[in-house]
Amino acid sequence: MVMSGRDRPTLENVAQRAGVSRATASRVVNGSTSVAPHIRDKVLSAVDALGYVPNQAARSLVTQRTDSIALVASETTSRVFSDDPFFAAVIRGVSLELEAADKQLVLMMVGPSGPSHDRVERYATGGHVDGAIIFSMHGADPLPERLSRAGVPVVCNGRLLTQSQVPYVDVDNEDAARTAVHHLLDTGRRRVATIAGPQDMSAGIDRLKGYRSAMQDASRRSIVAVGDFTRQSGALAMSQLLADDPQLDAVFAASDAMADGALRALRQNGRRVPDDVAVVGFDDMEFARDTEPPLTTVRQPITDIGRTVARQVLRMAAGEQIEPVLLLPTELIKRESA
Amino acid sequence: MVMSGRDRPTLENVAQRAGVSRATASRVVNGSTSVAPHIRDKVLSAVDALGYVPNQAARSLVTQRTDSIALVASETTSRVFSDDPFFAAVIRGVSLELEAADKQLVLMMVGPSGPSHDRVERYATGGHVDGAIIFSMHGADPLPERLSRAGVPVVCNGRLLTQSQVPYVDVDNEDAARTAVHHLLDTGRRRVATIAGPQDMSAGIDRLKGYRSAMQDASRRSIVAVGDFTRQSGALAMSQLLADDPQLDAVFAASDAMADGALRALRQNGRRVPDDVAVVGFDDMEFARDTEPPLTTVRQPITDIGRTVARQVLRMAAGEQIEPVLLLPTELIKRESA
DNA sequence: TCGTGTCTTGAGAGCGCTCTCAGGCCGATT
DNA sequence: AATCGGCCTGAGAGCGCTCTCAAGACACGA
Repeated sequence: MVMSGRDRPTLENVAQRAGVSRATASRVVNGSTSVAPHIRDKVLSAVDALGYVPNQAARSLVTQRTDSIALVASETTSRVFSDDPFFAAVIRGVSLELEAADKQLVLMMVGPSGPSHDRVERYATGGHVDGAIIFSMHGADPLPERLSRAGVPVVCNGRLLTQSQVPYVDVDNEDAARTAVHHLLDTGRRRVATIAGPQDMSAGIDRLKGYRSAMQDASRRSIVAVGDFTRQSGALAMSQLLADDPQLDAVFAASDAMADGALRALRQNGRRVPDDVAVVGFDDMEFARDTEPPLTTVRQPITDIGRTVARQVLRMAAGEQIEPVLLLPTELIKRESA
Repeated sequence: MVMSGRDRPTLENVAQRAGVSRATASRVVNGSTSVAPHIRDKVLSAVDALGYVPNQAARSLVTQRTDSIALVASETTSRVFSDDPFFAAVIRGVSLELEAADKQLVLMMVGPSGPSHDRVERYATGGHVDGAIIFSMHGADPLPERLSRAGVPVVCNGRLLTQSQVPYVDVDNEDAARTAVHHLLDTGRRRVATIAGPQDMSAGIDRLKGYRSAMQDASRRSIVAVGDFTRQSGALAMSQLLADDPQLDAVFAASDAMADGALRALRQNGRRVPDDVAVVGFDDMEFARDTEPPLTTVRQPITDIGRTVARQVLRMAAGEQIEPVLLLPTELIKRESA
């Protein structure tokens, strides 16, 4: 029972009170130039007096814009709904940027391709939003491409696994992983294992690729276990690795959460970090400073990624041409674990 | 740039193609009864053929509904943007429930009362949403009351600190805390400390109250340190407590994240858990199973809280009378830390 | 003095939809 | 046979806004 519904002042009321036409009132409200100052003031004080707020629906109807952007996230993604605060950090960045542009953020979760998938597609292609940000895609998700084809400005976080022209923002995962592994190698580690991320996500794939390439450069054998970015999977993967190769002296985990899990598994297996085994993570989450020992990790600017992806989609919605790929810098943060 | 904008089929097109009037097409689309079956089918196939999606703006304009609900979260809250996945779990619940009702979720972050505060207020009272969910409020935030007064259906997560009639959904924090402390007392602990949550949030306040009351019942002295729900603050608080009372043999932390921090601090101070010091947390986050040792904690159904709060606001928006207070059950999960 | 150009303002169409209202049809009742 | 009531359908108004277009006001140069 929104009582404000019926008796909310309209532009007409404002115009009347200010003694001008609706058109002029509209000009003032929308900050158009070419309105005489004294008229402008009259309108503004009428707006103030009545507490006028433009009706977005009416405005959208004529402008064909909605001033809102959809943020689509895969509900099944462990980075979204687990103990990995990745999601929150991205949202924050997106939110900051949209707020600055006075756009709304419409959050849509999608399950594994099913009804909710269609729902998102219908909603977005139905012109309910000016653009869409898609992140945490699994496998060859057709959604970005479909929306894009339908004319909806789309920007992704993370490279698409499909052949696709949809622009994205990310870090150079492969290179960052290579840097991490090189650090391990450079500090004298010999048997370097990795706990890879999910192999149906670009971040997981590319970081593993980076690891492999660094190992190859050093003519070393790869030792791989795969996790899903969660702590638990990290611990499990670490145990496996230890069983596979009890001699390993370093591990690169594709996320801090997995690294934390690995730390626990190492401890439980009586290994000292970094004395026996060095550990490097990925993300530089807040908790990475407080693990035991503090985690050496690859910092990626998560909130910045959110901001950037939002900025790109806004530009795209404004009709600008945007860079198809934007890679943000990473940095190896050396702490005590490696 | 949204090319779908201009050439999207309208209800008029559908009607034409089906050879009926716009009114009838509208009836079919909105699932109204009293349309002859064969006409219904004709309209539906026209909808299908054209890929018609109703224009939400036009619909809102006349119905005065927007089919979207705002989720307002305080950006400064550590539970929202830290290593505490509380936020994600709540969102998930809200999202699930709104999706089922085919409503959109508009996410709004607010900073400490400032421009963004006004923005949210303007937006919500401006009739852009059918209702608002507010959570993680700090101190005596006037927002819920203001929106409510303006006629916007509002439901909060957590008791309001102001005198206010705004309905809320929560767990019985005080009682849950009491149960946790009683468990410690019952298992023979004598000097039970607490790491309280922020004292400008009802969850923080009420859990501390529960602790105090349990201690009083047992004629024991309270030993209190205050954190902000984060791991780091938990570790810090634990160190303080240890300095204050080296003899303490148990601690109740108002969140799992703080409990985890406390675990670390205890380890670093050479205390064994649970042998020397027993630890109980609050939340039962996923990681609580994987701490060392696994954490005994008070489970609260976070996702359910999200669902419930969403359900309530939907009911309210539909004009129903709703319960002013809804408390969901908690459960003490006994693991190894206490 | 008049015409021309510039700037500000108002009139009005129309965005796509819902919903009221009245009209048409048909079977049932008197 | 005439009337009534119920059901389905279409016509059309209007939600609140933006934006085009033209008219009015004014200054300027010819």
